[in-house]
Amino acid sequence: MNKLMIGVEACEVKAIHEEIVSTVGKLMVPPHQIQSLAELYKTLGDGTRLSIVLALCEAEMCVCDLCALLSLKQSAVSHQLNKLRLSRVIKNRREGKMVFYTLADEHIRDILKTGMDHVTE
Amino acid sequence: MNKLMIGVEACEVKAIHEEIVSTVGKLMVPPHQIQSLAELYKTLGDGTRLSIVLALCEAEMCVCDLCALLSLKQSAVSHQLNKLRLSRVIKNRREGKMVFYTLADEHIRDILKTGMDHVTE
DNA sequence: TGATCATATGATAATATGATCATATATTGT
DNA sequence: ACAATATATGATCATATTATCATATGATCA
Repeated sequence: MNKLMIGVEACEVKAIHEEIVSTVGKLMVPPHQIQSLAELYKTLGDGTRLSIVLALCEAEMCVCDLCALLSLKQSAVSHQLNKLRLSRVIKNRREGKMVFYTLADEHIRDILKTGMDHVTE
Repeated sequence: MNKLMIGVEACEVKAIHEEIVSTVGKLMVPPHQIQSLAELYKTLGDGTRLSIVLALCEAEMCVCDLCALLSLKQSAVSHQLNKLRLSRVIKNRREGKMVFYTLADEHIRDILKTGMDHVTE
């Protein structure tokens, strides 16, 4: 899926603008990068996860802080934290019984800001 | 879902850091904005749709150009174009039998660039 | 008007996802 | 070692999503 097969007749309809298709094909981002980016967006594309990440933009928090802040069950929060961590959006640090979460890096903040600017335009 | 109910005891675990929870609660983006942003990310969080959008970053294209470029069936492309259009990521313009698609606005390009920078870091 | 091309859309089936429940793991203090 | 607390995780169910097929719509031209 998402492979670029320029010149291959893959569509039942003939491409009308072969030059554009060819040019764009050469300019296109490689498929594995597209997939990585899609996975980042998919991770952020859920209200619960995005709320967590936006909260962590403001401060480092432990799991139960997030539960209280977002009115979510501990299990739900942990599951989503795990997904966010696997996608390298957040990272964690254990301190005694508690585990504290923060943004993985400052890039995440830029990404969210750009998106938020668009939404609140 | 995703409502911020600060101070409400919604989690079976007691929040340890009440001050942080309270402060972050006040700083948090309002829920409807979180939801809008999550929907934008969800829309971009699919390989097929993201490929389409990245292609349209390079040039205006008609449906069958996209079919050829991405090796996808016309129906699949049309369905995803429709979702992208409903999310205001792209817009279209009819010219005779063909329908040409472009990015809805320049903001989209910024959003993609920020995300791509992170992925290709 | 009928034929053809380009695109859109409804229905369906396979897969993915998220919340919840129950339970497991890890840490601390007694 | 045991109890208590904080967090993680496996299983399950309900819902959402995607690609595909079949068909419909819209536009052009003979």
